[in-house]
Amino acid sequence: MEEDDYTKSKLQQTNFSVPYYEISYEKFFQFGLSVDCVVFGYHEKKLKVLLIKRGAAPFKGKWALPGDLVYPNENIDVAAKRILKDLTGINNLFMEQTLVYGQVDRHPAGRVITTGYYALIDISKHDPSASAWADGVYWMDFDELPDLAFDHDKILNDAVEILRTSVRHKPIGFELLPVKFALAQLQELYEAILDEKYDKANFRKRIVSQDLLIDLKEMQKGVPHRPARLYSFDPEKYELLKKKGFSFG
Amino acid sequence: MEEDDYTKSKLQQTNFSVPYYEISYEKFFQFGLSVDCVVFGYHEKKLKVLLIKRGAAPFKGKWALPGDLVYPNENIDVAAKRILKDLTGINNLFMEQTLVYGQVDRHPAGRVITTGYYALIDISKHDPSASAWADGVYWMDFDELPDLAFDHDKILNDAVEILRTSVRHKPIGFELLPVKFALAQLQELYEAILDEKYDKANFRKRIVSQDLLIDLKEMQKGVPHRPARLYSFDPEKYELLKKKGFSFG
DNA sequence: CCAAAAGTGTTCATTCTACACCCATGG
DNA sequence: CCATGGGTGTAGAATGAACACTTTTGG
Repeated sequence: MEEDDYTKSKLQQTNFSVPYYEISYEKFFQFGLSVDCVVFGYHEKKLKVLLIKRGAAPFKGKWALPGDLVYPNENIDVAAKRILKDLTGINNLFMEQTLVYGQVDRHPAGRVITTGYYALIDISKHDPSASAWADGVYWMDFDELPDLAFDHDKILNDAVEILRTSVRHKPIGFELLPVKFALAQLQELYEAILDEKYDKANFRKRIVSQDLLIDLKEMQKGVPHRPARLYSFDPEKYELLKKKGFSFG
Repeated sequence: MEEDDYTKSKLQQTNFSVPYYEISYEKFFQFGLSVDCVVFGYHEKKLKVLLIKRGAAPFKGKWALPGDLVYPNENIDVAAKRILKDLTGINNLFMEQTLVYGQVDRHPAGRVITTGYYALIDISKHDPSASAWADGVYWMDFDELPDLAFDHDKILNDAVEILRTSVRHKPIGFELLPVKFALAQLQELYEAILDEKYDKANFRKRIVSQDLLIDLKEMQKGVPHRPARLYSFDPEKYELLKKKGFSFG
């Protein structure tokens, strides 16, 4: 409805008699909008999250999710990409919206509602060492997370849940793994995200039956054991399964 | 980050030198926030959606989703419940957030970002005839929907997708069916929502194996065929499966 | 030859699917 | 006794879990 008769009558009840557009601006256009990003990374068999250490009040010195206010003439998803770009230098990250958080008292500076996003990064693709990242930004192990500022604990928890549901029902990994990877690596990724253990043989059968991977006919080199066959994702099949979905686990 | 060093430096780049909190209010607190609800109903084997006919500009005369602006001191979910209450008279509807829509130009009156919700109603529980509902509110068949105002087409489509995923992975129906119902009714509901056909015997086995229903030892009356056994949901099991999830279809 | 991880095959149990069949009621 | 929808049983296929086994590399 937004501003039809119904809203109008509401407004009249509250004794405004000036034209509708002005009313809206005075009374309703007082919200701040921000974006908070839960950036998942994967490195050395561990699921990681990108956190920042706050350098200013409120919550100075506390850990928090990277985020920023959205500019009045900026689309939300553009703001999300901007934040990630500034933070990591990477331009086209996979990102998806999670939920909106709009409790009246969630932000001490006023009525700021925030949109959660989650993103996935293959850390090894982009220099995992601190120097390449913005100041005060750190990768934290997912199972050793500190308390976070604001309602960021909740935002993070919701994002993990959504990531896990997502992993079970559509292909993911493209964004977290190197272009060429071994099946064991894919298995380790699933195990890290879902916090489960799978049988090697059965895992392989499940994945292969999705017909999602391309056998690159290449082998690992220099490993002190039988080298693994390398695969990459079939982009067409990947997109198809993203739409149609599948079931894993 | 929201307003730490990072944001601060951004602000300084744009030549603000007043204290941070003031800057925020002047420059950033200009957003309007609204809620738009996709209310699904189920009646006579058909999935329905509640739509309103807009009585004022913009988009006067066009169909739209019910929605309203959020008050500056009102929580978003409270606003959503308020809208549904005013519209339907029902107080505690099942509602869940879908996504946020924040394109700069999505609303002609200014920068209004909107939060999508979907809700489920058993129409027969609440007088499906027009009179009981607010003026200009109508149930429309899901497969005969008109074009909608704003970006409401997209909001509605996203909501259906989310509803469908939801139905496949947790129990739903409690909210759409009468307290006592026959298995065939539950099957028809699933078929309406997912737009599929299921084998009667197999559908029953799937549902019964979830151990979700209570056999009321009651029968339909006055039907011109063998009367069906009536069931209701086991609330405990229902809540459990909502958390743990299951897989259907 | 050994350790370590890659990769495969088989068995058994469980679940899914299709379809045929019987049952209770009103007219 | 018939039409209508309720309700059940079963055979065969497909899938999944567990686990043992073979293969290939470096040291």
